[in-house]
Amino acid sequence: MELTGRKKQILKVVTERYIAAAEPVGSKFIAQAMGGAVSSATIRNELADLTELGYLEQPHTSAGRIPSPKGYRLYVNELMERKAISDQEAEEINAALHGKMKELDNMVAQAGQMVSSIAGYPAYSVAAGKGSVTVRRYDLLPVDESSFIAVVMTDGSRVKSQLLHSQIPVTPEELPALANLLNSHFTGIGAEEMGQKLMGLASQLGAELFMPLSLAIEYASGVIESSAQNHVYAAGQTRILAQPEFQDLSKANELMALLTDRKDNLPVLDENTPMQILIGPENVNEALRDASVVVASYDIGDNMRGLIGVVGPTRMDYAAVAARLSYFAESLTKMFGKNHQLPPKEDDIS
Amino acid sequence: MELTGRKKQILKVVTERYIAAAEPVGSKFIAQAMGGAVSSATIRNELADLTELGYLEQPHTSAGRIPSPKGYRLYVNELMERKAISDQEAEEINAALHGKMKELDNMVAQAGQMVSSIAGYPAYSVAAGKGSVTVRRYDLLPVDESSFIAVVMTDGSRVKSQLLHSQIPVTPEELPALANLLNSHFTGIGAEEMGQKLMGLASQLGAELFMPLSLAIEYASGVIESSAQNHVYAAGQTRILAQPEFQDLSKANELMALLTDRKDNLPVLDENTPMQILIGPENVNEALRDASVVVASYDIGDNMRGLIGVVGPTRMDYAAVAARLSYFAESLTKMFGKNHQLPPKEDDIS
DNA sequence: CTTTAGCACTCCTTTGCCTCGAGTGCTAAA
DNA sequence: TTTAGCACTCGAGGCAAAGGAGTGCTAAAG
Repeated sequence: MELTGRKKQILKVVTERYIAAAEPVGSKFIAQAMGGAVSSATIRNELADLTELGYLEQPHTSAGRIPSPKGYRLYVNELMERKAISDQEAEEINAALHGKMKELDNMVAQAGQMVSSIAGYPAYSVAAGKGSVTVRRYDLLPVDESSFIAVVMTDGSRVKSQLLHSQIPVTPEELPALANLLNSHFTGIGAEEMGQKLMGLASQLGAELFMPLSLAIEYASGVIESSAQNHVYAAGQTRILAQPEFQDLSKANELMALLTDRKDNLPVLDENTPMQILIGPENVNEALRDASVVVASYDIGDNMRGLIGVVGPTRMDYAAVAARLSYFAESLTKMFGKNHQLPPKEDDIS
Repeated sequence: MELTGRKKQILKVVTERYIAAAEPVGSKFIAQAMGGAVSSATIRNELADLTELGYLEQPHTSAGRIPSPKGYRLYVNELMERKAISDQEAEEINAALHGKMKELDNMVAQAGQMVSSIAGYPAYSVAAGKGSVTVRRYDLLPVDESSFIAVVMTDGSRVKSQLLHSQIPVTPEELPALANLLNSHFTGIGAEEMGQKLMGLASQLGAELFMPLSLAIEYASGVIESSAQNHVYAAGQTRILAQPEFQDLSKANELMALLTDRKDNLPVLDENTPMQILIGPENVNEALRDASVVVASYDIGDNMRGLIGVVGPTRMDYAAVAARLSYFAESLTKMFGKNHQLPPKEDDIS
């Protein structure tokens, strides 16, 4: 059953007022906010309907109304004005983005920090590979008779390297052969398969080759495993403590724990969805039942995408957060589209 | 003026009781805890003295006593029993340490997490170079006509690498020459000096060499700068919320902010000091005035040292935390002493 | 000189009670 | 369908009383 226009308008007023003031909204205020066209008594009738329909809630009998999750959902879907951000805000975001960003990990972490400060709520940030990661290329560089550097390039052109120490000496002459072996047999496959192939080679190779080979493969497995498990960065966690709904320590505690110790449980976004808003109980995670999350994705290129989420009370300013977050995500996509690793120095992100 | 033995004993009882129960300690309890040898009235006289001397405080007239920072200090310096940790605890710590640890950054972060769970308080962890970091060696690996991989090894045998894209094509033949140039002129120096030398070469080199060279140097500068700024990892921040002294949101907020957003301000340790305890106002940092920090260092080798700190209320269990933390730090030092990058698989850490 | 029993006193905490006010829901009339 | 009117509900805040833990002081005992 579709709500009447007036009911929707009332719901909108209630929601926006409650978002702004964090206090239950009474009929008198609503009547006034709607221009005094109808009396507060009329509003009360409408409020009773809206409450019965589940869009509003009453903290107690003699209090005003606050939106229920269902009410917020309707607000977000239909009532909220998808306001574009102001020029000034855009300017701020651009300025922040033009600050130097270095490695990918670093950028992802920094993006989270920026969003947190832009949105005024805690934020989290992940870079996720769209598929599984494999090694595309190996290089081995001689260091001394027992050490060499392994350089591993994975899908997405990310390069990792480490100094490895072999118990058995490795001559610089052997390294190219080893690298060949690695490049011909150990590219494009997963970590387990690597282990199996390595086992298969154990009998065919002498220890003086097998030892450094297994070191390199152990390292490579570690690299692809650690890039498979997406590191989640969180920032601005303490901002929730400023929200009146989290003055209650136990609630704040749960959320803080999620945002610091159990970051992996933060909601992710279906692929191909640019942005999603999860309101209160729509969240699967227990700790988020009294909170809302706005999460957006951006393209990093190289088959990777980034995810940025904002966590706040259900009474979050959805319109503002959604506008800023989506602008930010779009800016990031543009930035990565232009050049792979470095931010543009010019001013023409728009 | 040196305290009498009995006064010290009383201070010890008060401190330990307060640490355990988080409630002011009364004269009756103390008399009982001391075996009933003296009456509570006698204790009251002693308490009045200790209060006047500044070792104890009274939240209000009719409450028991709690230790002042000065009292804690005396307790930590003289009264606390430096108990060795139990075999079971040692076992737990060893078990945790034998879990797989991968890269250095990762290890440092993990160490912080372990300590937090061992101590039951938030913890932080840093790896600090003892001097400034410089590049020791460069390698350049061809990828395609406009891209190559730069591999940079710094003091401490840490290896970093990244794919670089040059606007101007670079032929694979040019790379060894470039690498030579880098290795002969751009090792062992700081980032600013690199910049200057690069400027000096600008006129002597053609653009087809200068372009990739400057890319590599920009990257190298970034590497040494980012290893100079020590990344601080924090874990278990939410544990402070369980402490009764931080039920007050505003205090908790300050500390949380320090432990999440301003981690760089956490106290560090003078070189050559194995462990330090900072009690309440002994902390320079405002946010730590009502908290205490126990911080210990360990040797990573390669001219690096690690730092691990535990943050808790002034009413922290100093004896337990200090014992566990120092055992942990010593274990780490031993672990790194044995082999540079990987934890021992054997069981003979002891 | 030190220790101790006794006791008045202080001050926090809890509890109950009261009032106040915001806001509702219902009724009856417009 | 809207509105004025009104009784009613319920939380917030203030206040006083009761309860209790613990002190500080005094005077006597060791």
